[in-house]
Amino acid sequence: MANLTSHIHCQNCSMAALCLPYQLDQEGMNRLDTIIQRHKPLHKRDVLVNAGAPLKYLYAVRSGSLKSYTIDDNGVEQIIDFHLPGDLVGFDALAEGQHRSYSQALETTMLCEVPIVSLDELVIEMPSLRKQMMRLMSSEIFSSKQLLGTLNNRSAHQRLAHFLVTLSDRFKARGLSSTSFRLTMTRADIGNYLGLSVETISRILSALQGEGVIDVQNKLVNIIEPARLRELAH
Amino acid sequence: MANLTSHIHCQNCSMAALCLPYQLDQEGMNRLDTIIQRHKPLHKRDVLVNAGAPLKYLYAVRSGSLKSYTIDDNGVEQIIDFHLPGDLVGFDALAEGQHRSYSQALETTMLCEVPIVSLDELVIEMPSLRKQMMRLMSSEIFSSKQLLGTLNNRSAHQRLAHFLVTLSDRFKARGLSSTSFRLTMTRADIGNYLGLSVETISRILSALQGEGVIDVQNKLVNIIEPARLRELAH
DNA sequence: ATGATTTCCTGATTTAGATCAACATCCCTA
DNA sequence: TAGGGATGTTGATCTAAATCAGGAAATCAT
Repeated sequence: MANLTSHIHCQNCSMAALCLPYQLDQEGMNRLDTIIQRHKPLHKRDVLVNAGAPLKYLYAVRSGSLKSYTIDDNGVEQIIDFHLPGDLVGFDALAEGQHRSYSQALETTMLCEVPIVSLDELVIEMPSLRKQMMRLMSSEIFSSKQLLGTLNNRSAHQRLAHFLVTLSDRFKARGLSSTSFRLTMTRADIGNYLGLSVETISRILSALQGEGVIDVQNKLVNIIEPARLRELAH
Repeated sequence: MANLTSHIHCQNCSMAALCLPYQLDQEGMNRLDTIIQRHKPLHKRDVLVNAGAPLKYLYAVRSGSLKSYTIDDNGVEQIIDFHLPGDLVGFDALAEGQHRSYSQALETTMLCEVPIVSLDELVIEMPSLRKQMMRLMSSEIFSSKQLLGTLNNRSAHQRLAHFLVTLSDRFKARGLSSTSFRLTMTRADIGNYLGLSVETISRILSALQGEGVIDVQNKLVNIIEPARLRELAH
């Protein structure tokens, strides 16, 4: 374990395939490396960005997880996204140059920070980086619209099943287990995100366990019948 | 009325401020003009793009309106967006290079078509065009996530009020009346989009009319008390 | 124009999920 | 390691919106 460099290298990052470096050649990675900085680790509940703050960096999650949320006129938190390793935080801020949501760590979380000004310059010279940025944004547009439809017209059972399936798929894409993972967010967070009450989340998790589809021990989820769960999500 | 040119000019387009040309100088507009083509007008119910079709053009709505929707495994249509003049159709396709939703005209609709390959080239040389693309995509990301939250935790009344307020704001941004407009989509479309039944949409429109907040004559909506409606949307 | 079909409205009934309530368990902090 | 707030579970009740049902109006095709 000689790799104790103080700087991050996209080359060694297991999330590179999902993140900005995707399809970059060696030289491209090096150039990206020169602008990327390491952010000090966040602890659970630490806030990474505040809504309204000027956009200075785009953040890439190296490990851990965050939730993004807005706070409405009545002071009510509204979760709009959960971020896993490889995800980028801050796309919604590009339009106005300032963040439009809060992002808070759900557990100890490591991040790369990409200065927007440097990224802007790099994007001019590197078509594949530009492509990847577009790709990531485009995916985010589709998935959030898709989700809207999915949630809107589905029952509580289907919503939660869909949520678990989506998490499972995302973990899989990150080389992690698709059948066994930890819910780093609370039941209340899940309910808030899915538009359901905490009680409903609890009840449905219990019900799914009763049916033998999943096994839940507190935060730990084991998907016993992935196909069945996927079916329930419709 | 001498302007019978067969080609479109961004300079004269009333939607330019919302669309790709935003913040482009004269020369920029000219260059954009050289690649933009006019699409033949769509009639009501004409389908502009099919899900799965390769992405060749980004479309800008000149006049009229469209709905975008996916069709799930059970053949059920799920509306994910309504497009008004100035809006761009096709951002969700950039990631995979193929459209991920269907887009269908809700009325007679005029479009500009922007070849992706040419746009790709132009974007390299024109930082302000690139910025605007990013800006538009970023806005779309935020607004769809925001909408998700908004709809998820709100009552049917709030959802529909929010829908009307959003439409009103969008018409206003386009230089059209914010208080008097036509719903080009059916009640079923609205219900599908908001996750409510047709009957509920009908009932709430009647109720809002009863309370004197709006006046509805078939497709025509008159917002009598905009402040009150905004309040109802929370 | 005229019938046919789609769209829209209103009432009656049912139900999924919210809310209220009470308790159990977890996990911080001192 | 004990105590206390946060988090999670389960049950009972209530309610908003879905569903079912029947017409009325608008729109389309001939």
